[in-house]
Amino acid sequence: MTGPRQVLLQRRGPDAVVALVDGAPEHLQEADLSRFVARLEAAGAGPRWVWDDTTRWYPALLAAGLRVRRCLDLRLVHRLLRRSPLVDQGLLTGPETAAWDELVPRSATSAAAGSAGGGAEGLFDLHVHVAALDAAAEHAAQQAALAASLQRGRLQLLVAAESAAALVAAEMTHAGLPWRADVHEALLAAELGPRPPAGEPPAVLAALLARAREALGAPSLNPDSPADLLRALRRVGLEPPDTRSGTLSQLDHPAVAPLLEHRRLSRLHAANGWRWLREWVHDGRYRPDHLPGGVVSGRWAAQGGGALSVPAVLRPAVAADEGWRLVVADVAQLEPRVLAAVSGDVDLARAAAGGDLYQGVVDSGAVATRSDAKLAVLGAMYGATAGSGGRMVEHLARRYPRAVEHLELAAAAGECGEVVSTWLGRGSPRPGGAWTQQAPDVPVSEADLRERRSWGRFTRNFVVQGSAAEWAASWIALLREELWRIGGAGRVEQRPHLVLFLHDEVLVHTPAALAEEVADAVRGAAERAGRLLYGEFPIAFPLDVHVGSSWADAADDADAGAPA
DNA sequence: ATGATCTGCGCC
DNA sequence: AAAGGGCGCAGATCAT
Repeated sequence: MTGPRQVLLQRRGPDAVVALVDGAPEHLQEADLSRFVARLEAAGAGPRWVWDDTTRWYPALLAAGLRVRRCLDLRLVHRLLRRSPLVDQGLLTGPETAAWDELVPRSATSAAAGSAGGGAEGLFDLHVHVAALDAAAEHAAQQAALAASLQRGRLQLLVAAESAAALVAAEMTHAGLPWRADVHEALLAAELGPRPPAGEPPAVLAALLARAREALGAPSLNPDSPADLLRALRRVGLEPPDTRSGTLSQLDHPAVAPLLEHRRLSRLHAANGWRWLREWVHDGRYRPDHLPGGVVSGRWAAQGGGALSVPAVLRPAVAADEGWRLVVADVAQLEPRVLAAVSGDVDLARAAAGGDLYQGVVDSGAVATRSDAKLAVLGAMYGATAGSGGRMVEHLARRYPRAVEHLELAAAAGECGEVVSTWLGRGSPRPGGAWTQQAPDVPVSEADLRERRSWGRFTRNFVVQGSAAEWAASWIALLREELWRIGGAGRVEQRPHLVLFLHDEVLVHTPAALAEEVADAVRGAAERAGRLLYGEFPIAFPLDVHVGSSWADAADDADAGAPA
């Protein structure tokens, strides 16, 4: 019993939907949509749902208890293809191209946090606008552009991974990240003292501020104002170039300690304090918007409460439900491994084979210590040119010429204003600076030269960061399939499901009995992702996998910060 | 008042 | 002696 292979959904006004079922139109009411989707999803492998934008279709289906197996997200694919150097842009452009360029995802959080009565976003939302976009025509143009590409295999992988990522993102917002408000409050109390009355600073902050003011003889000092703080420091004979923590910590003065502690705790209070908890955590879940492809490199972005920078000190509050576990997995040294693969550097791949790439670089004789290896590899990927990082890069280049040359070429292309591409064909944006317009014989100003170099560092990093992002997207796409297979029955949130994705790390919330199976699935998906993208190239993606009750149980600072 | 930009810092 | 890539967010400051 097999169903249709592909169903394209198109809105036609406020309540009407047209479904092209393998090309044959069926007319539906919006209210009948979930039944329609459920019926076709149950037939065989389920169709590929083709729609303008996952954020405009999938949340309602999830709310109705459904889950779809695969989709094609025309908005995300449009953005990919529009920028890819592997695509003939002429095949892609049409009368609605600009409208597709401007289509933005629908936000769950800004709608929810908006004013009473639905908020401006709801009224402003472009149902009309989106209904006017011709999804079938866009789909046809995209398929034609893909078919004509000399690298269509890679682009099709990228399109599939990006669309699957859109499903994962919607499911993560739907299920929410499990968050224990009581644990969070206890952590806040331990750091900041009891919750202060509204509008007042926590007692610990007030005391630290008083100590800093006293030590500087500046009774009205506002430590949040860099200018004010610099003035106060100058009055006691200190001349730091800026007021960053690292700079202040070099100073020898009794005000420094309370200032730094105040800075750390006031940030915790402002970014993730009681107000954050009240705004973002409801019924034990934190539900930010996840935005696949939200960063030009293809990394995800997130909106609402700073989901991608949950401070380490609060991670104990991210805790599994009773009878459930969190499976936390991160890839060891993802970006240098991806660099080895995309540059075809078998020596760097060999250095990675032992599990610790940095140690492998040391064992190859390129550098003396693990921390030198880290400096060298990160320096090469970020574009360090001077100091210890730059010197280490020279050592790296002698031992791993292919990997380093790959980066140098990306940087050189960027400095010339050219587009670079990830492994699967995501293109970098074009630079906008004045330097791109200059005739070759015009002398280059110092400022323009700095800008060129800066753009070169961006394109250098783009090929690694972006290729790593598409590996990671493939990883979670494959993992999503595995988790569904493991789960047995029930809705997405009743089975093992992804709750957070952080560039090279995933959190899966799972019934305790399935946790070990989930851990295996996470490893298996990483292995399959490596083969899917890099074939037989001998690079592995080893994971640190922890099963625990909270995110903090997985804490592993083996690689945190610069080793001494 | 409102919005853009800067500084600083959390995360990768 | 550090330095370098990507984000989001808060608060201060500047511009309108």
